[in-house]
Amino acid sequence: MTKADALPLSSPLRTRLRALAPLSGAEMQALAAAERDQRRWPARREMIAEGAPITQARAIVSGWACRQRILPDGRRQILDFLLPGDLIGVSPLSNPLAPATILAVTEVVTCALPAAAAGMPGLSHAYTVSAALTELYTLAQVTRLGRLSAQERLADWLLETRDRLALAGQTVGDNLPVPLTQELLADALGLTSVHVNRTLQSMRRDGLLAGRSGMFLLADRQRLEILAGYRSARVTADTEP
Amino acid sequence: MTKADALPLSSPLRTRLRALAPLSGAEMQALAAAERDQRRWPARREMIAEGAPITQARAIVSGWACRQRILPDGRRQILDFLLPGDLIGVSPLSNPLAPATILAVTEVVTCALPAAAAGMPGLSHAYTVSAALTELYTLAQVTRLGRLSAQERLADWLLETRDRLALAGQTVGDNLPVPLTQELLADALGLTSVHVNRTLQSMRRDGLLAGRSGMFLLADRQRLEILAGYRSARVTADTEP
DNA sequence: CGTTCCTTTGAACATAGTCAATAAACGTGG
DNA sequence: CCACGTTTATTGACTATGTTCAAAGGAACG
Repeated sequence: MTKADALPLSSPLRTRLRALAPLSGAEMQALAAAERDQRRWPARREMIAEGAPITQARAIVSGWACRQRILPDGRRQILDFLLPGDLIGVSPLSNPLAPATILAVTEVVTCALPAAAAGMPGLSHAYTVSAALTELYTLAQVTRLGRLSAQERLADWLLETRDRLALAGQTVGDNLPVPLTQELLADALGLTSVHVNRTLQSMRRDGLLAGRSGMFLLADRQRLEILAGYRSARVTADTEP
Repeated sequence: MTKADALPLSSPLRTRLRALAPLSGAEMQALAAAERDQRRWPARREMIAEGAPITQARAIVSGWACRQRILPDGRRQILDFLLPGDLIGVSPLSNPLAPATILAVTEVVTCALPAAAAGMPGLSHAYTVSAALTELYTLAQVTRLGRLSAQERLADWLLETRDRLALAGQTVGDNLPVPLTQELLADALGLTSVHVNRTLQSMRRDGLLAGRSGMFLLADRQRLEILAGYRSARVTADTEP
């Protein structure tokens, strides 16, 4: 054990940003320092309201959140999930408004994000790559909802989520922690919770996956990839993902 | 009539960008000059391939294009349409890759886009606002596909498209030019062309809209807005849209 | 332990898809 | 301007995927 208040040597945020762009020692230091400025959100708490001004850029240290929209009659669409290491509220606009509500799914800890200052080109690049990845994931979500069957949606989402968790060092092999209820999964995939339940069962029967909400195991990743037509995200022609 | 090669006093591109951010005379001049650098694409021509490097930023002068993804088995999802005045290939990344194929729907004319240089803060701001709007439209597309019925999807899409066309001065009242086949509409809305056909018919019967592909008339915009739960996009807390 | 939330199951139903055929519109060359 | 070929729109009958409603088990938690 090191000192009581020492930061761990790595964190999802630093692991992820280092995977998106090469970071200098000073940049890693700045991140580690910013991570000390934490804020806790209980599960189910609204972190940002749709349409509200975005005041500061932060990152997820631990826990899952989601971006969602509620229709006038109460239907909900979850746009995407925010995982450890993901960024929140990074915008090039001067007075940006939140395009969607952000809701803590589990207990969430966020931290401050160092400003992409002049001396830190790596950080700035990492933020840009992160935003571009988010856009890719959103486009994948459009395709998922528009053209995939329930089984394909689940396969595709699990594969994408595995990749995203892996970027932040949150996976062990093909095991992924997924702290979601079937209802949350349903609202993200444009289905009902009843149908998610039945679809998961049939996928387990088919040997495609094992485990349940909480912790999934992609038992046959290759078959899942073929089923969903999955390809992992690539944002730039540089060497990084 | 003015000189044969004189540019028209306004254009969809300049109308739209001026609506997104205040532009100086010099900026309007730069736009008008760039618009002379045109390129024509016949209908159905692939303008950019998914995954290909993006080489230059351009804008749509006239015609409609779409961004689409094709699944391994041939299914297609249209992510969004690119309308006159929309920007293409604007990215903060150094070596960006196209996240989707861009296909000319009708004959399309594009033009060069002035670099957002130091002396042109308005242009740079307009590009940023444009990108933020695109993100909003993509999130709206997710909600549309995930949680709306066929009729709601059509209503919502028509209202959004009306707003977008109006930004570029392409509407006359609630009439909007829509040069799409029902199959294209279906691939954008996650439906089949047969179902789009039947849904349009029922909406005409209900007095919600009139006209057909080519030119639609939103006969009862208020009822359409209630039906779809529609709200127009707002990106910043500043006065602009 | 009791309450609450979550998962699971069944039966009936609805929305949208599939397949196939016809009609209408459009573009082209003569 | 008209005939022809092609694309697009329309229609019908049937099917399938996913939804709704309701209820019963389980698991988690104070």
